[in-house]
Amino acid sequence: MANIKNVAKKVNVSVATVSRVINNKGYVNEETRKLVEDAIKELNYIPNEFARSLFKKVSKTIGVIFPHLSNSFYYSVLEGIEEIAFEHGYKVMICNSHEDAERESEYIKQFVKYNIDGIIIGSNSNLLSRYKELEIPIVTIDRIIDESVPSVTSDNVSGGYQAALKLVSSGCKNLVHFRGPSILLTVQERSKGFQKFLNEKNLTCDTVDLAFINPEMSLIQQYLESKQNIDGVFCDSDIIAAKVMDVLVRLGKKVPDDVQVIGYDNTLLAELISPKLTTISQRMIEMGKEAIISLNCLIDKEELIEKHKLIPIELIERDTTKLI
Amino acid sequence: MANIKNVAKKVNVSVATVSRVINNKGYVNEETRKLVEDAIKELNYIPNEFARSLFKKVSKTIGVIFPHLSNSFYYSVLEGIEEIAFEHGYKVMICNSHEDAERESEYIKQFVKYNIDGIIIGSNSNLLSRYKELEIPIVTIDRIIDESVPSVTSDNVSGGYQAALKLVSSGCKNLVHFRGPSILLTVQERSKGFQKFLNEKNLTCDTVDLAFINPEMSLIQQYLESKQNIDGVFCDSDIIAAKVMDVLVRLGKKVPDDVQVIGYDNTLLAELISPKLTTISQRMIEMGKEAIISLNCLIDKEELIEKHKLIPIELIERDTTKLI
DNA sequence: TTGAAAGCGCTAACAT
DNA sequence: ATGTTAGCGCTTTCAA
Repeated sequence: MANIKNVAKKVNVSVATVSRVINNKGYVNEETRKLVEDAIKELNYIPNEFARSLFKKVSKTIGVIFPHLSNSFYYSVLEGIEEIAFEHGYKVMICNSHEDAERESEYIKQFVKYNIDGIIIGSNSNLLSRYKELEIPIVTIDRIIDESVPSVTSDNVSGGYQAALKLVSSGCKNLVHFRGPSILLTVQERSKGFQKFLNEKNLTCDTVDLAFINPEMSLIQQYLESKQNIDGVFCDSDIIAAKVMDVLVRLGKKVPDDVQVIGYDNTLLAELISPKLTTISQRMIEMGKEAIISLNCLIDKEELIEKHKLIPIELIERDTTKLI
Repeated sequence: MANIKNVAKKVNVSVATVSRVINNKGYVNEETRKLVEDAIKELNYIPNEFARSLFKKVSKTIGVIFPHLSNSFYYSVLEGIEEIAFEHGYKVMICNSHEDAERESEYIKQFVKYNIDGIIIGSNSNLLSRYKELEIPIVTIDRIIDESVPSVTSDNVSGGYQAALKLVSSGCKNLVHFRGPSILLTVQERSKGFQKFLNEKNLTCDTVDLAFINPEMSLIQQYLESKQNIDGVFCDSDIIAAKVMDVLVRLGKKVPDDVQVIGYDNTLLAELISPKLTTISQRMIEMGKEAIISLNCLIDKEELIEKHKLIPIELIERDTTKLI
């Protein structure tokens, strides 16, 4: 591997001159520049970023910590992050905390070792409160940990509200909310939005707690069997919705005639099950992009116009709800 | 940020001693060690990995380049990679080439700037042939570019073969293979395996080329309408299979009674559509793990026991095929 | 316009 | 058992 010295020697200039050329900084004679550039090409010289970073204390690398990787929310957000990161010349280190606080702080430690320029974290751990003391710029995804820590969140309250609005407007009288783990703030917010609309209309609903990805079929079945009058179901994931529809078929219910169903996430699944699923779409890629845009501002010490970005959701109407 | 000098000064020892303590290398008095360790804690000292890497020329970081991120194959492989990488103390840099060769080589360039210890690449680009000249250890996923470059691939030939075996054994007479883009080696191999079994039985089948993720519904429909006698369908993705089943329902065909269907990938989707999809499972997480295990050997200059790892597939029988 | 040299934080050979 | 020091590859100040 050629280094800056090799290049300098080849052209008979000092390393300082070569440095000026590769950084496009300071005076350097046009002819010398040409010579140096040729030598760089010939030797296939690529500056060592470690030496550079050692001096400059920036790494042009950002760290991303997510509690899961194989989850459409996170990998879509990651896709958005990577996209903009690339445009700004940042590298992305990806870490999977597996919801493990221990592991999370291990990653953070690695990050400071590597002079990471900034961190994007989607986490439900209780460590989060400690992060605001970190001197590294940080943006949280899908959660606000403190007024002072910039965030990008999806408008979950609106998601719940829109779902209720749609179901009730389409004629549903007896609603149930099959939601995600109620410890999650996002889930609480969806509930809040859902209830908010119902309150406005003096309606009530049942709530059943499930997992997003592996919801217990038996819990769904038990509930729906015991409540045969249910005619509107709001699910906190498309997966839950798919399972609900499965159960409904077995109970001899027609969707959307007897029961209307709304999912969450607008995953591929929503378009592939039949009838096609009405669902709430979170703009995940956009969330990723907004997160890295915020982070970039923080790194450049610019003022954030919007410290807490709330990304709107969108109701995607398909065939599991009735047209109004 | 405290550095090694600060620690040394605090305990009145030399930086060498501190270095010995943090690296657990060379002689150091138990008492001095205690003192140093205390100072490290007190100053919250974390060694700068850049300075270290500058010297040692290893970064404890590996680079991963995939053509897509939001694709169950790649993010599952990524999950496997990250898992083992963490265990071995490696950081993972993730890059999305978007199938763009230009971008791919830009990433490679970044990697050498950062003294990346090794690269895992899943790519269909024509650049691949150049990588074997790279001095950085490299492992390819899902593709063999050269006898000399270690790889981890899924047994696609067997995948095709097993699918044909299952369909024919279950009584199918008129088969069609809705496959992925035929430029892909993986797709060609599945075809090869599928045909191989058919040849053995003196059977033939039609082949229709589609996209994995966004297969054109109309092509599927056209084909199935024109060939009403089809009774066995092998699809190169679960998504294709889901769309096929959609079309079949509209054509009034019963699955699996009239037509049997086999998908590929064993995604979440397979269990959520009804009837539940029989599919070929690629062990993607395992592929990721095997890739990083190979890479780790290369980095440590150990001999690879198996240069080209072929990960077996598995037929997951569900309800879109008949029991034999 | 260019070069010499200090120094970023760390490791390791060598000396003590 | 510990310290001194050169050097990893680069940037940047200062001097020429």
